[in-house]
This record gives sequence, C-alpha cells and structure tokens, in this order.
Amino acid sequence: MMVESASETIRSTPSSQNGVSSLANQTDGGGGGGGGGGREGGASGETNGEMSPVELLHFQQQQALQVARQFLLQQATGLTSPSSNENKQPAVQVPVSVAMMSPQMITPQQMQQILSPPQLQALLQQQQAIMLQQLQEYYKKQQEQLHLQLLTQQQAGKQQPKEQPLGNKQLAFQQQLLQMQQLQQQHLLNLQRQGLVGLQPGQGTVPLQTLPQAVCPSDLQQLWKEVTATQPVEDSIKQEGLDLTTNTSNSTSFSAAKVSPPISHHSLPNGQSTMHTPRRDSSSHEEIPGSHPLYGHGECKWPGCETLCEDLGQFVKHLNTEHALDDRSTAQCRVQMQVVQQLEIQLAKESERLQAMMAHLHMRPSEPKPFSQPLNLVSSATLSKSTSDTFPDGLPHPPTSATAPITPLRQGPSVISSSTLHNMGPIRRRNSEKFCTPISSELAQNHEFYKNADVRPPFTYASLIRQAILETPDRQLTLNEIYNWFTRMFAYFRRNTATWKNAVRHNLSLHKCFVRVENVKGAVWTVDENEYQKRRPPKMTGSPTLVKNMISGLGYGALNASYQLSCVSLVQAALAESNFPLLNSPTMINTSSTSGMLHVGHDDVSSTVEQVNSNGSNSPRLSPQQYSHQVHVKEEPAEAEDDSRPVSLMASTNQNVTIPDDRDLEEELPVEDLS
DNA sequence: ACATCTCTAAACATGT
DNA sequence: AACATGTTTAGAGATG
Repeated sequence: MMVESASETIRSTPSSQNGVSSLANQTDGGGGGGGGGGREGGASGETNGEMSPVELLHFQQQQALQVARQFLLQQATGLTSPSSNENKQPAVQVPVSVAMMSPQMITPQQMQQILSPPQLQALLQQQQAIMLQQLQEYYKKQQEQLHLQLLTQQQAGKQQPKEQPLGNKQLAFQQQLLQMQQLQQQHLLNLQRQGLVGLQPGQGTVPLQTLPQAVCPSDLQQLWKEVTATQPVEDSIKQEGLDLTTNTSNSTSFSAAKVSPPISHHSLPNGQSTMHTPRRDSSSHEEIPGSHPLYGHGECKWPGCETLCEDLGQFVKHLNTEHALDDRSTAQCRVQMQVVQQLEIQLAKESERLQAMMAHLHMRPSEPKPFSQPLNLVSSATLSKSTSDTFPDGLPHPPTSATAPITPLRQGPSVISSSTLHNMGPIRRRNSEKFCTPISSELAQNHEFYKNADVRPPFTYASLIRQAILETPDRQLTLNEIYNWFTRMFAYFRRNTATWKNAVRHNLSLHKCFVRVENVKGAVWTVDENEYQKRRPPKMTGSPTLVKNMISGLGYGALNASYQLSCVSLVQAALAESNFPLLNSPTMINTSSTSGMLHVGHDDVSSTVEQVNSNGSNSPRLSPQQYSHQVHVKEEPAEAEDDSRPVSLMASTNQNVTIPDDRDLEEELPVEDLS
C-alpha cells in the first residue's frame, strides 16, 4: 500500500524528499509556463524608434507583463533566497510552492500553533490576494497608461487632425485596452489554475476597477517601480493633466494632500472618500509630529521613489524638488488615489461577504471589527477565548463555525509550510469533543478537506476512533478497519502510519470507552458511550475552543483524481492539479458538492449529547433515535470474558452476526465512499 | 505548581 | 521470522 511506504515519525524526520522535490518541480514547471518565456531585462533595451505607437504600446505591455510575471515569480521563489532560508534550514526543505505562500514574518512554528485549517485558508487567501493585487495593480496601471496614451492621442488628434485618421488610432488604443483586459483575465485565470489566486465572486468577469486589492506596501512600491520603469511617463503624461482634472479632484488638491497631514479615512472603512493620501506606509509612524507620512525608514515613501533621505529636512527638500506639483506627481497621485479607492471598494465587498458568512454560520454579524486588522488573522487565531466571546449565545457551534468566518470560500494551498510544520513536536489538539461541539459535524463539514488535505484533524485519537466506530452501521470495527477509516477519511493519516497506528492501538487499549469484543474473525472494537461520556471533563462550558490544527505536511498530499473531478469549482480542480492539496474549502464543500457525506453526521454528536442530555440541538441532522436505532453487535461470543460494560450500547439488538465485507471493499478505494 | 489529558515512542506479549 | 494485534510504561507538551 502506498500508505506504508511513507512511514516515518513526524517528529524525527523532516518532510519527505519526494514531496519536496516533486512539488518544486511542478512549481517550476508551472512558473515557467506562466512566465511564458521569461526573458527578463534584456528585452527592455530593444525598443527602437521604428515602432508604431500601437506596436510600441503593445511591446510595452508585453514587456511590463513580463516584469510583472517576473515579479510574481520572484515573490514565489524569492522567499527561498539563499540569504534568508537556505542557511537556516538545511534539514527542512520547504517546497517552493509552499514557501512562496508562507507568511514572511511568522515562523512556521508560530503558524502551526495558532492556525486552524480555516485560518489557514484565510491566510492563503491573503497571500493570494497580495499576489493578485500585485498583478492587478500592474494591470490597472497598464490600463491607465493606455488610457493616458489614448488621451494623448486624442489631444494630438485635435491639434493635428490631418496627420492620421484619428479614428484608427483610437480604435487601436481601444483594442489595446481590450486586449489588456483580456490579457488580464487570462492571466488571472492562469493564476487561478496554478493555485496562486483564488476565485472570488464575480472577480473574473469584473472589470479592472472592481478587482479586489490587498495591499502590501512594499510590493506596491515595487510595482510602482516596475510600472514607472517600463513606462515613459514623461511622454504620456504631457497632456494628461487635462484628464486628471476631469476626475474628482484636481492637481492642487493633490499637492495639498502631499504636504498636509493626511486625511484619515479609517473611520469610514466603506466610504468612498475621494480624498486620500498617497501615504502607503501605514506600518510605521502614523501622525507623529516631526515625521511625514511619506517619509519612513530613512527613505521617501513616494510611490516608486525610495530615495534615501537622512533626515526629515532633507526629505522635505527632496519632496519639494522631486515630487513637486507637476503632471507626473499628479498622475501618480491619481493612481494612488485609485488604489485606495479600489481597496476601499474591496474592503466593502469583503466586509459584506464576511457579514454574509457570519450570518450564514449563525454568528452575530454585528461586529464588523475584524476589518481593522485584516492581516492579523493569525494573531486572532490565538483566540480560543476570544472566539468564544463570539458565541455568547451558547449555541453549540461547531468548531468550524468559530473559524469559518475567517475562512473565505475557498482555500488555497496551505500557506503554512507544512513541511516544516510537521517536524515539530506534538501540538496537542483536543477540542471539539471536549465541548458540545461534535466531531461529526466538524467532520461532516470538512470531510473533503481532511480527506484531501494533509492536515492533521483537530481531534483526539479517541474521538476519531469513536467516530469511526460509530459511523458504521453496527458500531464496531476491527482494528484494521479503523486504520482504513483513518486513511480513508484523512489524508494526514495516509502516511506516518507507524506513529498514528500505534497511537490508535494505544488509545484503544488505554481508554475504557473502547471495548474489544471477540468475534469469529477476530476481534472488533466498540464504543462504550457511557465510558466515553464519563471520560470527559465535567465542566463543559459550551464555548468552543479554537481548534488548533496541525498541519503536517502538504507537500505531496496527492489528490485523488476522482475527487478533483467531483470538485465543481474550476479553481479547486485547477489547484488540485497543481498539487495544492489544501484547497478544498471545508466551508464551501459542505454546501453542495459533498452533500452526500453527511451521514457522517449520524454520529453526530451524537455524541455526547444524546445520552447525557437530549438538549443536543446543535445538529438537526441526527436525532438520538436515529443514532441509537442501529446499535448492535455482530457477535460477541466471548462476551462473558470481557465484561458487561459495552452492554449499554449493544443491549438493544445485537443479532447481526454477519460482518459486512463491503467495508473491506471500500477500503480499497479510499475515496469513493460517500461523495 | 500541579493534575490531567493527550500524544508519541517504545518494549513486550500473543497469535497468525 | 515477519507481521498484526494488543497491552503497558514512560516522557513530554498542552491545558485548566
């Protein structure tokens, strides 16, 4: 079996080399394909004066496009740059595709400790959004450039109408614009296929102006440079001031914004204020007297500038000379304004989406606070307590609910460089079972996710074993069947078999709630629900503790082809192709495509609830009756030997002696069972 | 600081 | 002998 081949302990051995290398290769291939031929700077010098404006424009587009691609590629691979990573982690090789998604300032260890799968998804989204934003930023600027040139041509056409039929030029430019948009959409699509970009509602069909933007100041700066570098601003801007004035603000207002303290707009996140400061460096120095919003870390923060200035005085001087009120500065300011507008629009959209998600998940959409720190999901993951505050209603929210709002509709490749993560020592997860939150509902919701993502399920072995047993019609499983359930349900357990199998056996033996029943064929394991309930700590606050998930590896959790097909989402399929196992959003899955899996829930929770208190409102899926109606043990001849404990479960009817062999069959095809 | 839970690892026994 | 199954012990991290 494939499972066996990868047996190694989580702790002792780094991630498998296979996974790393194969992933890296694939990433390379994808990147190369996406880069389309990455000849880099060389092309820039080739421009000769014989090109027609349209050709030149086209060439510039191509050129800039490559720059953008290159940039994205650097983003993807640059994180593993020799200086930063290579030296530090000789033993752990991070797959490129993983590394590129990794948050840069957070150590994998921290990530692992604080992130749950949904949070991972959120993180992924952020990463994707950043990259997407970079790309879109670029596209937008390109489009704007085209626009400016078009206007320039128009102006020129007015002044020299005879030189050429104006219509032709305009047409050409418009075609360029069109091409630009098409190109952008294509590129976005490609990125989506490569798992770099998630599909957001309406995103693919929406014109540039509505594309979401997530800001990464440094990246923005970089893009600014790229754009301005590839674009002869002076030329195209010559007359563009006219166009600027047509916008909501004029150049004077921009200049005012330039030197005057920025107008804070954070108070109205959804507002569409037209006045924005060009300041992009929000990290440091806010409105500190003696500082300047455009000055930070000893350099000018003007978009695309980064000129080093020793002190503020020098900076002001630089500002007045280099960024004085001229067409160029005005244009840049305008672009920046658009950037901010885009961001605000996007913020509004995301905010709306979050509200909807929260509403859907029965959370109180009242507090729109999360927006204040969109990038701090990670920190918010420290949360267990804080999230519980979100559910004061006392409703039994499944663990996913707690985290779901953070997770968007889709999930990208695991940001967490799991290859490093799963080297780490054990991080205890215990959670859902401890509180009213049933493992089954979590499982039901995230079934596909765990099945395909190499993510450690946030459940204890005991709860998983119990779940496995309770899922079966006759509530009993052999050890091997339990193994198979694990591997079938969780990609994570398709490797490291020695470890977790040992743990399973250990748990079976250790916990009284697992009762071994002799059978003809050997022995089966059943669950003594009373014992299981007993085992739980008395204080069930009902507040779901945030699940801390362990990502163990992601690199090579190959997805099943069948599963990929089952995924409706193009993105998901595409991502699956790219060996990004984590992209199946649990939250999205439970809705449509995998509706079939819910019988998983029968246990639901069952659990816990049904016997203790029938309050169990949490999941309507299963009534206690449903739950108990099928409790019977195949055969317990040696029953006397053990004890009478299991009786509570099997007391009712237990004549079903035949062991369904079908289970063995389905184990052969791990995936097909439910979905 | 402590108790408890959980996980991991390992040794060992038994049966096939 | 090899493997599967099962039991037990020990140590460590996480949590309350």
